[in-house]
Amino acid sequence: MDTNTLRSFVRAAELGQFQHAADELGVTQQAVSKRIASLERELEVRLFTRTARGVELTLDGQALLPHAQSIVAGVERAITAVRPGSRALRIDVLGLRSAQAVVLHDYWRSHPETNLDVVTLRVNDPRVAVAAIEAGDIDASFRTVTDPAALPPGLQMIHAFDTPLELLVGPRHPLATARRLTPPQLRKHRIWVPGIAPGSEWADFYDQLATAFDLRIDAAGPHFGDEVLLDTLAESTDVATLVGARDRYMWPTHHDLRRIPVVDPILAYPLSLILPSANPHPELRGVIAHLGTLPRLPDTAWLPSWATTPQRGGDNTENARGPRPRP
Amino acid sequence: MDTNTLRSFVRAAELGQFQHAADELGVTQQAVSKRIASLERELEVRLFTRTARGVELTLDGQALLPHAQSIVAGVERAITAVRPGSRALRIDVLGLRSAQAVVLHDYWRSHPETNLDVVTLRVNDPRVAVAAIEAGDIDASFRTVTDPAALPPGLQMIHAFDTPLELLVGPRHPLATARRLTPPQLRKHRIWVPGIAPGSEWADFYDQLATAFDLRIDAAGPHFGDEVLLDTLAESTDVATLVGARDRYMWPTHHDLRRIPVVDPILAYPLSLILPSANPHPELRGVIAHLGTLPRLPDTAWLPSWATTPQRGGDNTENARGPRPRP
DNA sequence: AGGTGCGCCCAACCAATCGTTGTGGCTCGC
DNA sequence: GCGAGCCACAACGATTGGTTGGGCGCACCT
Repeated sequence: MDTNTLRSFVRAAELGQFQHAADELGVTQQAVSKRIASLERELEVRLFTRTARGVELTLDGQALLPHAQSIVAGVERAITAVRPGSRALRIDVLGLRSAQAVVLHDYWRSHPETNLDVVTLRVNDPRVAVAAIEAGDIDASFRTVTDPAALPPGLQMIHAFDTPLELLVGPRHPLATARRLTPPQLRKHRIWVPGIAPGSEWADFYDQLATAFDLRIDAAGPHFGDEVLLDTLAESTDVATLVGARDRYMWPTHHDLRRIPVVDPILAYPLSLILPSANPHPELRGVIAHLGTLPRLPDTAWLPSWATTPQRGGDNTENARGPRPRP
Repeated sequence: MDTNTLRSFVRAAELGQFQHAADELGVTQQAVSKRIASLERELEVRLFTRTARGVELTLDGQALLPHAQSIVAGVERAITAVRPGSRALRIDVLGLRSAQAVVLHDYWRSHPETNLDVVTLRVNDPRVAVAAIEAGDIDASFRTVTDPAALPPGLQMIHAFDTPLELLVGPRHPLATARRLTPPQLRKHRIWVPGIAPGSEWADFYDQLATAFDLRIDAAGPHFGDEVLLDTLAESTDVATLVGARDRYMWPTHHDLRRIPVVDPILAYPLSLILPSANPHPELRGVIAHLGTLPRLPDTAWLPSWATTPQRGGDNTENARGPRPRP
């Protein structure tokens, strides 16, 4: 089944004539006729009743039309998603279940007309993300370079939002029944955060956190996937992990895991967005505006040293204005 | 762009190897390689990075994957929508904006896994619908045969739900500011209901309604489409029409039309569902159950003589049970 | 009633595409 | 260093998809 065939079907159905559809598609009427005939052969149903004035959909054709329309529209979106020069907004996130992805999903749901693609770089290194933005492969990235001087000219990093951390524990963990926890209560408990690349901003964050509150955070070791992590937590009586409040870690009624907010102070990870200083993707502006609407944390929240708390996005979004010549 | 090509792309991306995708699709590895190459040529981007172990998605490939998956899934749905023998549930409604379609849409939204197709017979005649059900072209129809004896053996008609009528008027109509109206208040005002086929159940309904409350209902004349009707109403100082409370007649902030409920008594049109007595489509059962959850009207509501108010679906749905051998 | 226009289908031909087999290059692991 | 595994390229045959040309049926018009 060819998408051009489906397009022909859609236009023929909408216009009521093979001839007009053919004119519009730049082929002969016979070509459209053959396409429809092959479609009818493949589906083993008659899609049109042929009349003297043109064609009319059969019931089967009527049933097929919305599906075909949606497929054709999907093909259009697919093409604009990747065609160089005018492709859709493409943002790099740490993972599809991360708070960043959740926030982007929220944005997309309230702006469904946005052509937004969410990708994840295979290499978990902000420098790769920076290079990808410079190369134009992605339009922005929710990564953080802890040293602002390391940001190459032409790129900027703005504050996105802060995610409060929650403790994720299995039902047999001693803290499992707590409604809330304070950082001192976490002391002595083993906190396992696998998949953190040494030297990364996350490693730095957990380092600072462990030092500040004297916690036992084990951020080393390989990561075998969330499945393994969740399975381990569900079984364990002494291992817990930290997740962002917006992270979509839980499967529906999967393991009997509990998320327990940490307060007094709230522990938060500051998320940033890296994007080109000049001519960012035009649709980025809406995303940045959406970030500004997210609830902000109280000033008592704990943040790592490199968190640029004073400037909270607002002013920086000015740079995202203006038209953007597409290459 | 061929859907088999997209399917190859999806499977190759998910499996990480052209070879496996090829095995699964029943073609050679070279064929998959050529398909991907042609896709890359068409989109002018590289979709995979080739490694010694297989392939890995590029950023462009990552962006394309969800689109391709959705297209492939759409193709699957499209095929099951029409393939004879195992096609999706197909229900005939009077129009896509009608209360029937709205109710079906509600049902589908709460049961998105249902493969439901909504079609509209070109010929507005219950006998055609009956013939289409007997022929297996559709699985059920929201039409009414006023004489139950006219229903051929093998088919049954059950009560679906009742739609209260509302008056639809333009801003310059004398009744435009009313919050509610009673039938006597409608007397002397011209009510235009175009597109009613003479002899149809709707004609009978409006006949009975006009007689019962001494109304001026003009159900004759051709129907040039809702656009014309709405335009006429918006301009007119003396023409109104009747619409069902659930009908989706209004465009968002289109004309400045007002819907005014009619009460004391409520005027309701009883909608029925015609379906085969034996072996109806298995998915119909959920739809019928959904109909039973709709709010019922007070007993004071006015209904036409042929309304079978006493039996409200409940018992009749028993017949919808049991497995259904698909031809 | 017969003519005419319009739109679709069928047939024949040609070009392009698709899939196969065979082969070569590359990387990884032993 | 060598084999195993995987992808790309080349050549060939089969199939598909497009075009042109001709014919049929229906509606409308004179």
